[in-house]
Amino acid sequence: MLISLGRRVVTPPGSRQSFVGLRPLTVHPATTMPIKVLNVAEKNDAAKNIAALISHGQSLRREGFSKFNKLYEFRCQVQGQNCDMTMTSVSGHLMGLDFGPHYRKWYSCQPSQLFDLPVEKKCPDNMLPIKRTLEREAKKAQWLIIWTDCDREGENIGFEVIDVCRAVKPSLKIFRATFSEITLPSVTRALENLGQPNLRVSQAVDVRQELDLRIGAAFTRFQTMRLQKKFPTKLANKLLSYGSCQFPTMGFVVERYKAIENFVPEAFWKIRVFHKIDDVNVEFHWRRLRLFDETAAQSYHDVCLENPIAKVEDCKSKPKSKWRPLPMDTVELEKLGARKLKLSAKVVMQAAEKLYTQGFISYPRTETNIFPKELNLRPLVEIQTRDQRWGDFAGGILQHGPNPRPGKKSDQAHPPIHPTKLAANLSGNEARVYELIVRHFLACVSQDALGKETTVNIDINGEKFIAHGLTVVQRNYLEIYIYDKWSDKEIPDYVQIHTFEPSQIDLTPGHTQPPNLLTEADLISLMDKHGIGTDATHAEHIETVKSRDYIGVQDRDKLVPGVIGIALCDGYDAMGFEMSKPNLRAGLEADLKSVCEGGRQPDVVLREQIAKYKSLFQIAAQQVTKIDEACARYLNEVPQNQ
DNA sequence: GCAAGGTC
Repeated sequence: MLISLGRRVVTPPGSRQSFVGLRPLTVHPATTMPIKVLNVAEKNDAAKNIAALISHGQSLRREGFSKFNKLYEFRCQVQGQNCDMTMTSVSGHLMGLDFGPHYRKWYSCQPSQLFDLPVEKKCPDNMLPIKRTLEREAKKAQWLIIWTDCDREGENIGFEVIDVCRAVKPSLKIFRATFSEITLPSVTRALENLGQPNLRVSQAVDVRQELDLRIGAAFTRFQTMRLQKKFPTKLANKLLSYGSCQFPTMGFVVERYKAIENFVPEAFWKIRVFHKIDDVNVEFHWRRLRLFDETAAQSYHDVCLENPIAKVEDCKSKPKSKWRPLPMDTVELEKLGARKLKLSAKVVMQAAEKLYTQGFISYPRTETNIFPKELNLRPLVEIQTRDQRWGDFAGGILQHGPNPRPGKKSDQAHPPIHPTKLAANLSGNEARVYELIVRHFLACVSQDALGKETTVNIDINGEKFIAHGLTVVQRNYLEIYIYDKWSDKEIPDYVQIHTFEPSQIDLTPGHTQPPNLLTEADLISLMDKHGIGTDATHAEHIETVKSRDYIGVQDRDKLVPGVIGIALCDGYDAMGFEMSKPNLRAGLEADLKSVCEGGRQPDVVLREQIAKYKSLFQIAAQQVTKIDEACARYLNEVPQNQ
């Protein structure tokens, strides 16, 4: 019974202490049969790199049933035990959720039944080869270590793997590796501190999946079938989907568009004073800023012109700093990518994912913008001293020590995004995103830029005006952070000037401006603020609403609603529901968080949410003519009677 | 022909 001897050495599932406590009592590891361990990561790249790190490049590659998911074999010690390790992977979720085959047909049932009909979790055909590999390997294994990403979905994927493996090998001992970057220290630490997978976190994902499916399918079929029938010339072949993320995404664009349409400009007047001195034209701003009463503004202007001599009241200089950026989280990466690299959020995240799996950067999906105390930043900066582009700058940082500003957000899982390895052979978008991440990292651990701001206050016959100048003294982080601009604004020295005659005193009319149309970066900020989608999906939801013609792009990067998008928003608004507002999704998100933390029971949350949407659905079905009417208005077409 | 979330 060699196997059982080996097993006796193995501790029961669970605590770290048990390993420490039992180890001295066991047989010497060298005399023990190696334990067979199956390790499963979330994707092939991760499996390959984790295996390479643990085995110090000595792993052997084998084929599995899936040609994309290889097996990597090596021997190593885990908790003082000799282990024969097999490392393989899934490709994201192994299972999909759907209604039974009969109800997948659109006309098979009333859409309202989709709130109650049974759903099933099934391995889709394209994932079957991966499942077969797992089953074959699990039969041979004694331990299963889950190496999926350490986030909510990763925990759920972990349980999909566990369920498949346990079904063929009930005696498997299960462990969870916790890590947030694929580097030797991080992976080694994970192996030395194996824990248990978190069932609650996984259950929260099950709740989300089921709700998204039921609600999405019910409303999508309902509104698509209704409107195709009512507007056959314009919508006959249109898919009019509803989703808990896509609708609010569209809603933000509609809301901004309407705010602009309904904007009523207001006229104002302001006095501007110019002083031309030594080729510099200094503009002084009115301390009253602007007045909405023309007569009043006119009379102040007259007062100035009565005695148009400016008395310099003071000319003061004080230090001014421009703050270095905060440590980078995912949303910041997406926004910087859109604004500074002109890449869509989708492209930025694809590149970042690739950089992560190759070990160049830490996990790119993080909500944390404060570096944890345990993370030693010095070696990370040292690595970058070898790069031609910013090596000297990195060297400079080491002299006064890395010095990040603390942000305010932490997901307690992953540190801010930072480089972990020197760039090598990168090209295209990966190279550009890597550069952005390194420059941002070095900037955020360096020093604020320092300048000197000069303010000059003047008085013209009782009216006060002010002008500002700026001299940049030390560029500091700006040396490396080419994405921020801060430039000198010249202003002459007014200390010696007591009075002067302005070259111009204008009364300038103006009017208040509407807000701007949203850009993709603005939209991502709003989605993030309201908890719509995840870091990984913001970009995809934007793509979806574009492809449904719910929104479109104008002037290269301005988002505007399409007629059908605005009509759907208006239709549901007329019923008094906030389908296109973020509140519904935000409520669910709060419940899911509570499930993860153990506050609420997953089945209770699921029942409540289904009931809530079912009653909304019933009202929508009763008042569906309100949607017809809104569509008729925007499509300029009379709804058909049958 | 539906969702959102993984990943390719």
